[in-house]
Amino acid sequence: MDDGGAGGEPGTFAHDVLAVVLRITEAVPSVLLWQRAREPHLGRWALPGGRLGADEDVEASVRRHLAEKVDLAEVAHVEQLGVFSDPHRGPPPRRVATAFLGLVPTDADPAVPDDTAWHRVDRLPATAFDHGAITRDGLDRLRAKLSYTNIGFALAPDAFTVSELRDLYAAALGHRVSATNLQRVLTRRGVLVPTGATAAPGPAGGRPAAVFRFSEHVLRVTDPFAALRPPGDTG
Amino acid sequence: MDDGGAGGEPGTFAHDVLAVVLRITEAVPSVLLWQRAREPHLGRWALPGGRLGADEDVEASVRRHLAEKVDLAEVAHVEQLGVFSDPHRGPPPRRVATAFLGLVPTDADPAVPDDTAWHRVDRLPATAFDHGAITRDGLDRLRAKLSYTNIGFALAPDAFTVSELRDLYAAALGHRVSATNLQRVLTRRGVLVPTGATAAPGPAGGRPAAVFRFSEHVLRVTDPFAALRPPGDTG
DNA sequence: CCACGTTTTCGACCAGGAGGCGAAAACCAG
DNA sequence: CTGGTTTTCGCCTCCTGGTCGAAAACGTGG
Repeated sequence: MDDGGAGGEPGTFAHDVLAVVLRITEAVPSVLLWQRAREPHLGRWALPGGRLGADEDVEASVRRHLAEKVDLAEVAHVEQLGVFSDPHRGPPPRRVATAFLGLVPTDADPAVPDDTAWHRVDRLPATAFDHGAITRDGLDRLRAKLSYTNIGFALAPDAFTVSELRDLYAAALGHRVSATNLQRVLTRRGVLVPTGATAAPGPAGGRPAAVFRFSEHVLRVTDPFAALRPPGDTG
Repeated sequence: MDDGGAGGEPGTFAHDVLAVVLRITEAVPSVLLWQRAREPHLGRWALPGGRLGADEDVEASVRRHLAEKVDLAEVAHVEQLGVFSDPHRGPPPRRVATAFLGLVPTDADPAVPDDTAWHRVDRLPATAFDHGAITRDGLDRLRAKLSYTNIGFALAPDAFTVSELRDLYAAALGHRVSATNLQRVLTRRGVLVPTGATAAPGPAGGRPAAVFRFSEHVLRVTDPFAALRPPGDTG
């Protein structure tokens, strides 16, 4: 079996880390992209990332590279998506990439370099390599986790009303969400707690909304999944 | 930042693929391990795998390496677990590994090389590198997916009774499972279908059990997860 | 200051999913 | 035919989540 490949010893490959950084803007998810200034794929938009360093694991590496594009303090959550290793996912030399999902709250608007911008996921520009597909993977992961974890904390401000949170969830999921149900589900799971404060009504009046916050700001799988629990464990 | 590292160009690393191959034996999960005959970690037990090749993606690679240890036709399911990249996960030179989960049905008993054997996960021998932790990750993944996917097809024989399937699930999950509930849940989801046949009673007599099979032999997430469905989608 | 529109909140209702239990069914052995 | 054994099935209950509508709590305009 040919182990050669351009540049490098047999069985070794350039390893990149990439981040799908998502944020809800204008009632729709957006992803952080930067425009390539060199070949290959000059002018196309790519995910933030870079080479894995010698003394870091992939998560440390993606945080280091991300810090060059945004203030890391604004990124509320990071998790691994998976490995993308198709030999033809880009022009030679071959590259293997570990992709991550990153989330930024709506109230944060981190400064970004000139070559970098947020792009609505429903109107992606021409993307480099397989970064379009990786972005879709990241969005799918976010949508799945919204319903069985407390991952909303990474999209929402510290304090918010139920209506605001509903709009956030609706934007991320891509369909309408009932405020009644959202509040009940999240409260019953203990991920949503009232602060006691109330928000001022809008210009048209209306009852003042209660202000909530997430009880935890680290990811927690609230549902030990549905079926086949141990006996005596009544949900 | 030092990009050197032993042997290799800056930013390139040896990339391995590894497989946590699980199979239910004697009412407990076992993992396929082989005993290292060379340093480092001579004599310790390691997961099957090897170097990523130049013309294959990681999944093709893990299947190729796995074929050296077991008949691939016996492996009913393969999926990616994630990347393990701690710089100190093993002695230098540094290696990055993509781990997979593989499942073998109980009725298959593939021939394995002399250096290879099944080991109960509750009595693991001294493992090489971080392979013990990776094995635990694989088992966790299996347990989670048993409750919200049809992944049982990869552990069970083609045909089986509900009692046999209950024992299989109980072994994999590590706790008792109700046959009544198991049959109801899986049937309602449409993953379990009766063949019409019945199995002969055991030596002590008893009502003959109906024989079932899985309706599909590819992974399917049966539960579009619990909460926050689109309106009108009544579960 | 009172009627009206607006927004939020809360309770009630309903369906579906899942765990628990016991009776009935279907077999074997003596 | 009686007793032991195993499987199967129906019934009950709890919990979760979707839906709806009434009530609460505001502004505004007459």
